[in-house]
Amino acid sequence: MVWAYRKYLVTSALPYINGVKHLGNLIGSMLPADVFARYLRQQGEQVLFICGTDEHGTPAELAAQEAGMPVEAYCQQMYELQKRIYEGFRLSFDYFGRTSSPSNHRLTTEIFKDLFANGFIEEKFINQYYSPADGRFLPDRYVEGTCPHCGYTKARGDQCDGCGTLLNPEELIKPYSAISKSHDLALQKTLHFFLNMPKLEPEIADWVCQQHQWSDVVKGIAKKWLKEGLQSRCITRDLKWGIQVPMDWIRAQDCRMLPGSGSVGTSLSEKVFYVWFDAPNGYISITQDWAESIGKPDAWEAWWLPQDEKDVYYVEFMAKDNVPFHSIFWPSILIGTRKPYKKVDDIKGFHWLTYDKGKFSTSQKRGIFTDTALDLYPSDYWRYYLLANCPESSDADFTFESFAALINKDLADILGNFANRTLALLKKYFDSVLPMDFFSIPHDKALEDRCRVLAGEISTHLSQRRFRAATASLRSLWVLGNEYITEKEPWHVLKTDLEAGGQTLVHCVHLLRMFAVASFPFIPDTAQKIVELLEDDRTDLAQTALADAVTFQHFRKGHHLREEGRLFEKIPDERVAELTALFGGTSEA
RNA sequence: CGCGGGGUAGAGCAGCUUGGUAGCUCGUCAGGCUCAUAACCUGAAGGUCGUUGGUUCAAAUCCAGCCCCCGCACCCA
Repeated sequence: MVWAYRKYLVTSALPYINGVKHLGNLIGSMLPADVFARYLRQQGEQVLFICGTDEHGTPAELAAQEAGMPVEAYCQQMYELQKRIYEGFRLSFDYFGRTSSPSNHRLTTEIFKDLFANGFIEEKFINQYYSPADGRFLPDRYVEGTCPHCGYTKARGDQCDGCGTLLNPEELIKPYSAISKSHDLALQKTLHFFLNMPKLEPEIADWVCQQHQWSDVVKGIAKKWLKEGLQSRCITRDLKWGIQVPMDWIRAQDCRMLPGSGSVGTSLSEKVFYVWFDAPNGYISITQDWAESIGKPDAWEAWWLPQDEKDVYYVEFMAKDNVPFHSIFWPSILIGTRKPYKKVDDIKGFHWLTYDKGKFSTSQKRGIFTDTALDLYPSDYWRYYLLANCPESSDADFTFESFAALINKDLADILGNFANRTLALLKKYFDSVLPMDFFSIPHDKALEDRCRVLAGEISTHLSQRRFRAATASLRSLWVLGNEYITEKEPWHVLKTDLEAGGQTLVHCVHLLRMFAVASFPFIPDTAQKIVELLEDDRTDLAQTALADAVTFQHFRKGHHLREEGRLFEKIPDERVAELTALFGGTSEA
C-alpha cells in the first residue's frame, strides 16, 4: 500500500529553457504533479515537490543566438520568466531550480566518474560534421541533405521524412547545415563517451520487471525498449554550453585512452555531457539546492539516499515522449553508479494535448502559451479545464468552445452560483450572520453520508493519480450543494419558518467550506476565496484533510459572513469566437 | 506488413485487466423552482459499443483478420 511510506517525493519533467511553454507542457507534467503534491500535503504527508528548467543542449544555444544574447544570460532570463509564470499558475514547488547550477555540474561529474570507475563507460571515435559557418559541430538532426534511398531533398541526418528510413548524417548526399544552410561542412573524427547500456541491461530489465504498479502504457514503452535490445548511448557532445567532461581526470585514470590526436578540431573545453545525461540528475541536484536554501545542506540525502528505500515513495510526472528516459535511461545511470540512489516508484505518463485538432505550434502562432493564458484568464480557469480534460488515456483536444462551456457550467453555474445563492439568502434573512449552532439542530445524516462518499472518491482518485476521475468527483460534490438547497427550498421555507430555513443555511455554509477544502488541490485561488467569503480564518486549506472537512460543526452561531461573492465570470460566446480566431494560427482553413 | 495511441448516443469521455440488463458530462426536449451569475433541480428521448468471423449458455469486454482516424516530419512534449 502506498500509505505505508514515510514520505513522498514528487518530480515533474523539467521544462526546457528555450521559450515559454504552452498548455500541453503544463498539463503534461507540472500541473498534475502540483495537484498530487497539494493533496498529499493536505493529508498531512511529508512531501517534497521538485522541478526546474532543463537548460543545456543545442536548442538553448540556438535560441540564445537568435535572441542575440550570450547563452548564460539568455537562460537566466528565461529561467526567471518561466519561474514567474509557474508562480502565476500556483505550482507549489518546494524548489524550482536549474540544471545549469553548480550543484548539477558537481553531481553529474560525480555520477560520470562513478559510472566510469564501475566500467560502464566506453570511448569511441565517431564522425561528425563540423560547420565553420555555424562555428559548431552539428547534431544529427541539424544536418540536412538528399536521402540516398528515396532522393528526398530535405532528409535530416537522423531520419528521412520522405521514406522514413533511419539515417546517419554521413549517408546524406549534398549535406548542408539546417541552421545556416551552409554547404561547407567537414566530416571530422572526434572522441566520445558512451554509456554501456548492454552491460547494464540485465539489471535494468530485472528492475523494470519488478515495477508492477506502472500503468500499461508506461510498462509498454519500457518493455518495448528492452525487447529491441539496449544500445550503447553517446553521452557527450561537442558543444560549449553544458557540463564539461572531466578530461583531465579521465586521463589520470587510464593512460590508454585519449590518444593525443583524438579530438580533431575540438578543444577539450568544448566537450560537454549530452543534455539527457545531465537533466535527470537535476532532480537530485535541485533537491540539493533546496536543502541549501533551507539551511540544511544534508537534507537532500533523506530523499535520494534514504536508509531504507521504502522510506520514500517517488512519483514522476511527464509526457509520454519522456518515458523511455525515465524508465530506462536514467535508472540505468543510477544503477551504474552503485550508489543507493532512490529510483522511481511510479511513473505517471501523459499523452498530448492538441490545439483545435492540430499541434501547438510556436512558428505558426497556433495554440495558447502559458504567459498568454494568464493574461486572458485567472489560473484556476486553466487549471480546472486542463485537469478535467487531461490527456490521461489518449490525446486530448483544446478548443475555446469547450473551455468556455466547462468554465461557464462547472465553475460559474455549479460552484460559483451555489456560493452566491447561499450568501444571498443569509444576507436577506439573517443579515449575513449564522442564526444557530449545528448542535441545536437535527442531523442531516443522508447529506453527511453523501458528502463522505464523494470525499472518499476524490481522495481515492487523487491518491491513484486519476485526474479526470478526481475532477468529475469534485464536480459531483459541488452539485450536491445545489441538489440539497433545491430539495430544502429555504427561500420558500424562510417565509414562514426562520428556524427550519436557518438550519438549511447552516448546512449550506458548511458545504461551502467542504468545497473549499476539496477544491484546493485543483483550484487553490478559488478555494482560498471561498474561505474568505466565509470569513473563516481558522482553516488552513493547505493542511486540512478532506475527510476532516466533512463536518457541519465548524461555524458557530453569530459567525459573520461576506454579504455576497461572485467567484467566476462567465465567458460569452462572442469572446469565444474572438479568441478562437485570435489564436487559431496562420494555417486556419 | 515502420512505431505508438484511438474508433462506445449530436459532441467529449468511462466501462475492457477479473465476459452476464451500456454509464457519465455537455447539448436537445419536457416538467419543477424563482434564493441565485437567464442560473439551479427532476425526468425523457437518443447507441445493432468501427467491421467480419471465432470461442461461449452469454462478448463493448476474450481470440483472429480487415477498415478508418491521430501523433512520430521546422519550432515542440
